[in-house]
Amino acid sequence: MAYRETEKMRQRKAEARNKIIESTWECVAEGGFRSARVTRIAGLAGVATGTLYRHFESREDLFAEIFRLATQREVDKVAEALSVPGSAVERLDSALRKFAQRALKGPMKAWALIAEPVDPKVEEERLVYRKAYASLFEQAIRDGIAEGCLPEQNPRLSSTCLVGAISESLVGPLSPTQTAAAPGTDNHQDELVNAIVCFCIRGLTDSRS
Amino acid sequence: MAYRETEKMRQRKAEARNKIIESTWECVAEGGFRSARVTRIAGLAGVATGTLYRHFESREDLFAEIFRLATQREVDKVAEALSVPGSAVERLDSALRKFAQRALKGPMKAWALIAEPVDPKVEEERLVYRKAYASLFEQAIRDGIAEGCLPEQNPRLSSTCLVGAISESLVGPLSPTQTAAAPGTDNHQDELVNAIVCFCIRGLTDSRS
DNA sequence: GCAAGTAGTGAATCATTATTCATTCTTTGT
DNA sequence: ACAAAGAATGAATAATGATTCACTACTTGC
Repeated sequence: MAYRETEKMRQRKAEARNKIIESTWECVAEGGFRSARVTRIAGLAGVATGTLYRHFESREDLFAEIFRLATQREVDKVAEALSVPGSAVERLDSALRKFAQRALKGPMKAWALIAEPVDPKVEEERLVYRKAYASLFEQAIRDGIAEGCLPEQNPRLSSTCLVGAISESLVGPLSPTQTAAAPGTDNHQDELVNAIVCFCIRGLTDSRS
Repeated sequence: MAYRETEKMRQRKAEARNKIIESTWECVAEGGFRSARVTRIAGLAGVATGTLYRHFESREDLFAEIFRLATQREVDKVAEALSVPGSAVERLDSALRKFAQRALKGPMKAWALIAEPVDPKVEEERLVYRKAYASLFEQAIRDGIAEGCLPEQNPRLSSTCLVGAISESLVGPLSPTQTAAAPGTDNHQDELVNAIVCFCIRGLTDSRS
């Protein structure tokens, strides 16, 4: 007997894997998924194209993984914003704000996650991601109804509407052409975020009904 | 001198063009843009693949054209719903309802128009289409503010939120896998439409502020 | 029916990249 | 140092479908 996988090797492989993930993310942040070429990714990671396939089943799988990771970060941030003390409405307000602000800070990444046309496997991940957001919001809405600070409503539907409203409002500002043309001032962005959050909160809270 | 294009020929060509448009739409209604093959489209239209290229610059251009046409119909319907007499809120309510109902009646078509990942040229058309909706809603919101039945707000942003909320709520129910699994009863759909419209109208009308 | 021009054809081509795999290079335990 | 096993390589391949284009079949006006 001879070669047996050792800790050192395991680490080295993990490192390579991370490098690949990193360079993929770099490519995506540059021009989205569609324009990220495996050759470029491998090149950036300092490995041969073939090596990439020792770590990931396929380009699509690699992308799905990247998507999952990036997404997890975002969802965690929103979850965090929702888990501070305060009324449900306050918590929702801060979570929506967080979502929008983060998106505007990394427009290309946000566009890739929210709106870029992607391959089926990645699209699947996107649905998961949107559901994750919706679930978070949904729970907060339920809390709000229980607390009495939100009127009776279908929490699932309302949360989906939140995700849609905020995503759509950001697509314009995020889309690559738009971004290139008009970077947008901080002030402008704050205003945008305010208006979006305003609409969303109103959508949930109407004091009639 | 000899051959000169005549009315008869012009008509015949127009007919062929229409046939191509029709069969493209048929393919799209079946499985979206991505899976629509030019060979199949040509076959259905009863022409050779090459002929298709005498009528359209490229597959993408053909798709963009189809998209534009389909979109125009939808936008017109919503415009119609907005142009009846009544308060702005009533008119918006009926327009949102129309939008949702039409989408649920032709799920695959709606999915292709609203959410399917598409090529750049088509995506461009999609932005135009969304803007068209947003503009319609925007005007109605302005009217509402003037009438006093809606509070002060950023009409452009609010209208974008409307489009987003309604699109997103429909994506789940529309996506091909979902549709195949659960056709959804008429009753269920009515409920869905109600909840969406409810959220949207609340988003616009909150009686505080 | 003929000449001049246009429309239609569809098999062959092309372009694009992801993926493979025969080969070379490393690691490991003895 | 050696044999056994795995890891890395990257040029060659493969697959996919849109697009082309040399050719045939029409139309037209005389």
